[in-house]
Amino acid sequence: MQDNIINTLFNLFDVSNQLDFLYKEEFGDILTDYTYTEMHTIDSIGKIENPNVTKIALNLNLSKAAISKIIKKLIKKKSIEIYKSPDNKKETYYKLTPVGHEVFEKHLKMHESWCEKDKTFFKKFSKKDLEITFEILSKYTKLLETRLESIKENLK
Amino acid sequence: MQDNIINTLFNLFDVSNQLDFLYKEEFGDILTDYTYTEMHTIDSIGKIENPNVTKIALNLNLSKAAISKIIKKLIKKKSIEIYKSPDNKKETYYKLTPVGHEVFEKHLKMHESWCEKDKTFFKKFSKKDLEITFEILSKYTKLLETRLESIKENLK
DNA sequence: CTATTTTTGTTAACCCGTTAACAATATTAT
DNA sequence: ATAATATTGTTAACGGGTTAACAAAAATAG
Repeated sequence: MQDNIINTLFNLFDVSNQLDFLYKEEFGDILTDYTYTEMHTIDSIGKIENPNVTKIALNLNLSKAAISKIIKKLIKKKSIEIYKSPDNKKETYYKLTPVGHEVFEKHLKMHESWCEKDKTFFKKFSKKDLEITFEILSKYTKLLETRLESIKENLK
Repeated sequence: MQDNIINTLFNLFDVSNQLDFLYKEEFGDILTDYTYTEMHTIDSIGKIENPNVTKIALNLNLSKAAISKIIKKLIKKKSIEIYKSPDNKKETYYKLTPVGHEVFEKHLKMHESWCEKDKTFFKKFSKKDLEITFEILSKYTKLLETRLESIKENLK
């Protein structure tokens, strides 16, 4: 039974990964103009408090160099704009323009619609069974997180 | 409860994805010489019957162009070599050299060791609870697979 | 307060993947 | 048998990410 679960999880990871990269196709209209990462950068800027390159990079698990370039493109597309703090001349923050906000909202709605579909699916199962699954999955996630941390630690 | 599961799954996907890219660090020795995809190409060549560029690309969800280039590198590194079928002048097949085989085996063992760790973890739960989790997860995977297929279908 | 160290964000050079165009061979239809 | 079509694998041009080196500003130490 352990094997079954492990195999299912592998499959699940694989499928979810493939879906992730096809996300774009479901978007239609808006998304034609934004790449996967541009979209997520907009998402981060909409969600983070006083977002700067460093925070966004951390949030998206990308390098600062990558974000730096994407930021430039998004400014050119007028979906975000710069603002500065009076008491810090080093850091640069970004906020969504009305255009950016529109994209942000549509992206959010898309995600919500996905979640709704998933929710409907999970409603088919009993509360008790869901709780059991939840417990196992969250503990497993913690195991992986620990493993990840220890690997990262070793890299230093 | 649906929300809890969905969130946990998101986390799980995220963590597993990060782990995937750090895999290399656990390898030490051998892996220093092989990139992530080179490794997986070796794995495919070891597992597929009469592997050619097309089959490998399909197996790894990569373009034929990508595989074509990786193949060249692996030949240069002497971990794989070409062989031809007498009744097909178009297709080119690849097989592992002794060096390649060694890499293949070590990679396999690494995966097995990961699986062992996971297995130990899952042994902590009751058979019944694992079965419940398995059922929910495999059905959810099927849902995502269906979604994936329909998106791919629309792309044509 | 000044010197040192750390943090921030940009750039250049590079790597690894993509799509598109293609030549060569195989397959299919007529 | 031949013509039309499909498949295989290579290449060029490009995109989107990486690391490394850097200047400018901020934080810290003495």
